[in-house]
Amino acid sequence: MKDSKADKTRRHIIEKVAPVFNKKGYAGTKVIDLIRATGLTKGSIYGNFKDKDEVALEAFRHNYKEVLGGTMAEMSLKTDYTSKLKAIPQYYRNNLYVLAKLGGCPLLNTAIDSANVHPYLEKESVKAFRNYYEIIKGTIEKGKQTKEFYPHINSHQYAGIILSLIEGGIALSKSLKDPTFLMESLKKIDQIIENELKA
Amino acid sequence: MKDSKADKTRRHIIEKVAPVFNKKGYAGTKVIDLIRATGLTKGSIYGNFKDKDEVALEAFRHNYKEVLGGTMAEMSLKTDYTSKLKAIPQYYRNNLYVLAKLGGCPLLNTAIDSANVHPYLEKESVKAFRNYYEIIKGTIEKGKQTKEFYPHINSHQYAGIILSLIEGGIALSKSLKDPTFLMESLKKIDQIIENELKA
DNA sequence: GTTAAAATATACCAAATGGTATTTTTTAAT
DNA sequence: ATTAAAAAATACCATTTGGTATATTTTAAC
Repeated sequence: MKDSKADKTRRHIIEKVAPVFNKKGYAGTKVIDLIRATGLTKGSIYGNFKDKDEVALEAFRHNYKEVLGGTMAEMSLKTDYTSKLKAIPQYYRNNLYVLAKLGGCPLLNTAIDSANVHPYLEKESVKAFRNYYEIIKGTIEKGKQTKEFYPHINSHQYAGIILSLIEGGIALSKSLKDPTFLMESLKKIDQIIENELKA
Repeated sequence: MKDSKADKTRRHIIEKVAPVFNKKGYAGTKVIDLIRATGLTKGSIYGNFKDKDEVALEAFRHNYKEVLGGTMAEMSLKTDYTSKLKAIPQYYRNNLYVLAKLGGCPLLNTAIDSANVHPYLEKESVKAFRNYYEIIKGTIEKGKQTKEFYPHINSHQYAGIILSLIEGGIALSKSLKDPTFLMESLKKIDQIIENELKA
């Protein structure tokens, strides 16, 4: 693994800048914000990245990896599909500070912030959203195959409801500055898994 | 009711510009977008509004009124609180085109787009969000008083879950271009009202 | 129909923004 | 320690942006 000075700087820039893009959005984040967040100069940033777009794109991928990676890590510790599915709300409960640090869910924030403003970033956020949805849906499907979940369960429907509760809960908690909204949404997800999916 | 030329123009500007702000966000909407959307000139727009901020603020209020007004109208047609509560998902089912035209829910979009970018607009969106939450919570509370709903029901919790499902569902449907996500979220809300709230 | 006020359009401007060219400093191979 | 390459800082620049001053047109009161 090569790790030149430039590699370190790129990483430093992305790490410092990722929460800024998540909070202010693509259009709302100015080059001066990147300078302030990194402590570097314009020349250094533009020496390591082609343009603002490239920084924004990599910042989004960084944020997305943090959330998806964390969730997947939690899921992979479990063997049965009920536990894997419950690991999703559990990840959010254990990582409220990650969301706070980032300024909300990067999936939702980027989907909304980049829409009609930055086509490529928008596409990337849709891809990420779809990916997350497929993981949840796939987990439900596998649980049906192992007879853990009822065979009649509509995995598309339930994956959507779980994702809606997560994203809606995060947004509501952030906006109204009350973490209980997210907590209650997560509790509801557990309840749905336990009472509606489990055979 | 006075209705001078200027009043008409102000209304024309707000109507044309409201969906643009909702789609592109505050930072992403440039004065040139306002000119294009209205067909007017910069001078005319600035003759009727102090600055971009004032336009954005009124545009948000306009969008918010459309959604809240529509929901309240649907609710006021009902007498019992079960029906009033069910009128909320019903409003969204009947008005998918409104959301499509606006480019997503103005509550959620503005909460996310204005956060850390435009403090006053952000405050306004929080106020609106809280207002909407209070209406749902209040309706559940009243239903408890009339014994329609179980007395032990936590109205804060259920109002949050309902709002999360709506906002999450809208966001998911918009991003993944699949209206069934919202539809399933709305169906779930009906189910929750019927199976968990009704005494 | 005339005219003063109101509304709108045109022409202009300073600041902010994203980006580049150039100079300086740092790194690391010899 | 020297030095060439790499990285970073500085200085610069064109465009975009939000906004204003002024000119023109439209409105509506008489």
